[in-house]
Amino acid sequence: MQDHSTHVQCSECPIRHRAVCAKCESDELSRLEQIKYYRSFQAGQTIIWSGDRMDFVGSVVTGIATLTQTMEDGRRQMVGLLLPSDFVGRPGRSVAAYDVTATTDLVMCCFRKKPFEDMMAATPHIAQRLLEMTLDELDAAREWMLLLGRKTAREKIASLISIIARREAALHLRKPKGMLSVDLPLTREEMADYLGLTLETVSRQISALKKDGVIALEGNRHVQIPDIDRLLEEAGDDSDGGMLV
Amino acid sequence: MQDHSTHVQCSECPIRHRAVCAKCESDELSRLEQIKYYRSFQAGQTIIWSGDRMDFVGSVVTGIATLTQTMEDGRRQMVGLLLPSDFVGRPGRSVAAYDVTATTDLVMCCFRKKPFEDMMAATPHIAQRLLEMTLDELDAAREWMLLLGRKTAREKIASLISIIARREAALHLRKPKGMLSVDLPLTREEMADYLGLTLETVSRQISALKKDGVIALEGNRHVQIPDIDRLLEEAGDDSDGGMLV
DNA sequence: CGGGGGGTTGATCTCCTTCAATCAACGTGG
DNA sequence: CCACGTTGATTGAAGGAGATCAACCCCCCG
Repeated sequence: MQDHSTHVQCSECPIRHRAVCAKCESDELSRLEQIKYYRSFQAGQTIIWSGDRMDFVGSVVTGIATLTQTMEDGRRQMVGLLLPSDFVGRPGRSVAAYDVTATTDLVMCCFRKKPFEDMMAATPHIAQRLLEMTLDELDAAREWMLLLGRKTAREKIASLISIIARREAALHLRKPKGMLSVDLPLTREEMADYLGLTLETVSRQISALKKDGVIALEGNRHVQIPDIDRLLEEAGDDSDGGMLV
Repeated sequence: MQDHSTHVQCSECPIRHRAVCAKCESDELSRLEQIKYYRSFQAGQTIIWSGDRMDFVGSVVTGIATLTQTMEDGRRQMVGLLLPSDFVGRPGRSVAAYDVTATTDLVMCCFRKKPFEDMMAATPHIAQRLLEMTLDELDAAREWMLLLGRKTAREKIASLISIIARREAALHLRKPKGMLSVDLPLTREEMADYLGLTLETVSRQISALKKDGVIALEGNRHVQIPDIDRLLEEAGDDSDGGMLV
């Protein structure tokens, strides 16, 4: 279920330069090292339920998690996609506002809330980085508002694929070499929850983009992108949107 | 056009206890006092265009502004509604990401970006408050994602009215006494841009809510709410959502 | 009195949802 | 090895919520 055994050195950590600890000096890092602990979750496992008491915060180290909201009648909207280095939890809040679910096997680097908040008060570098990350998330949320409010189903799918491509590229710092390709970390239903669509519409639009040669599929999850500019055009973004090129 | 003349004492400021300066001690406040300046804008005036260089940040003191994104073909989505005490601009970013527009006559308390960033580095209270405010905005944005992605037109209208009522109540700290009533600070078209609808649909749904007795109209802008619980129910929110009651 | 901005209402259309059938991949147990 | 159930995905047909196009109203102001 959970694995508290592994304990990686912060200096070896794959998300060292992007996570909430990115700005920390080595002495600050060693203090964090002392209070951190790892937790593992299986694909499909719920990490926290909305409304639950939440006594920790943490960073996604490997794997992918989602933030979702659910209405009483079951309508669901995903409000965040958490990739490695993303932060979970809110300092100063004791109750979770969203469901957090692991969509793949997941490892998180956690801190109990109280020690982390104390550390934050004493370590401006952490608060600074957290502010940066929160502002980035706010930008992403606002970009998503445009998508949800105004884009067509086809544009939504194209946007989702290009955003995943962009984030993956940013994470691995690898230049798009030859044909770009991405793994969709979500099922059709999860995509639908993210995009404010039904799973059937997601499936239809993916098929349509494939038929029109905008993407190619290899299995259900793996997408190849012969022409990234074409995809961005289909997404309806301003041409420069991605800084991927 | 712009009025740089007035200069209110921070201690007298109506947004003193909610804005980015809320946590400042009196000595910190007097340093802010020295670098602040006021700017006034007329209703309808654009404060900043997306993509423009932006060399200041600031707080809305009085009036209402909006943040909007526009696609190449003209589709518009509002991504933020700025009420008094809300913060405009992003430290560490020199180019505006959204159009900012005054929808009413507006007064802002501004700081040139560089001095403000310096001040932020030296004054944890400011960065702390800004982090709090940004996290609140992120929550609001995520609530809006649920609205845009999953709510019906009727639910969207009911949600908008209840959110404005909630924010107005929070600002004036007045208990809902007798019949609740709010002024809509937006035209039908602006509401449509906020809700991801057309102005015609907004108009129709407002009429429908009126016909069903959920709201009463007095003129086009003034809304009376005979039963706030009924409105919240129409909004599709979890019953406790507003903490207004 | 004319004109324009904001708002309402009506008729039609369309894109997406809904409901449903089918399929492919996979594991399980007889 | 094959019948069976399950899960995720695709495809089809029908219906509906909201968009689109258009007419009209109200009120203020020059």
